[in-house]
Amino acid sequence: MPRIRHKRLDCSPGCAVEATLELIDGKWKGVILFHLLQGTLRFNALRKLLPNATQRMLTMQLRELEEDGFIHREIYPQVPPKVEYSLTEHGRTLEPVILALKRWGDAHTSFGASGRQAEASAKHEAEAGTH
Amino acid sequence: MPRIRHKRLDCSPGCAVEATLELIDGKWKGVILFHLLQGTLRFNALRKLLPNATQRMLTMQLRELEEDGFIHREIYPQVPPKVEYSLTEHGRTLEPVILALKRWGDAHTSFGASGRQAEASAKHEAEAGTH
DNA sequence: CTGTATCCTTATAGATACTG
DNA sequence: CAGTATCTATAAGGATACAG
Repeated sequence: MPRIRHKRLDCSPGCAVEATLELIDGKWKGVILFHLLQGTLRFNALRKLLPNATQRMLTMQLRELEEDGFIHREIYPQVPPKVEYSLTEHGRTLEPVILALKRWGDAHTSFGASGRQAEASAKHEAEAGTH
Repeated sequence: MPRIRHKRLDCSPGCAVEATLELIDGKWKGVILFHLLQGTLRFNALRKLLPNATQRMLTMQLRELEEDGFIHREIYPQVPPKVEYSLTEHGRTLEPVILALKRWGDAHTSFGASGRQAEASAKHEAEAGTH
């Protein structure tokens, strides 16, 4: 088994928290999911949204998300190739989780609405319903 | 050991998601926070709640949470020693996040609270630890 | 009881080059 | 365009022993 991403978890109550965390853990999964929440994206589009992620990392994270059933990978047999990533229904169930993370980050970290990126984030805020 | 736990993040919108994720990332932080949400706990009590975490790991995770201002460490100068961990106000702001994670885990993984198991996502659990 | 100190293994991540 | 393939570096996590 090439991928043993799911570590052993003891199952005291609260284990569900860790189980969820494991699934969206990984350096870029959170951001990827967040962006896909707003619509289908091509590989290169994601690369632009995550300039610090290497191709390799992006691919790996996408594959893991795909394995976990969160995203769908649509391959168009064309030249040049075109691959689109979108959330599955299962992936959409993560929406409240992602939004909770986003809201907290906005409110309590420097990555929130206090900086230059505030404008770009604002539109997501609107549909999220700030509360 | 300089704490370089916070990796560089690019700041496309959605970075806030990752920023939050980084803070509660770590193998046991989620569970620790969840348990502390319900009240103050001593070191040994936490050990019992996280039987698979080693002392070392538990200590490390607690120290990181303390550094990030999420938990308070109250040391009673006694013999034998007694140390109590509790959430700070800042830590309590994470409550909606933790609860979102918990709820999702309950609904979509087999780690849900005792008595109710998710039906559809039992596929991942083959590897997740029979005990 | 509540930790530290070592030592070791595995996971994660990055750089770079190459390909259908 | 959308990936693989190597290779390497570092970080995370674990086992075990020891200590105030």
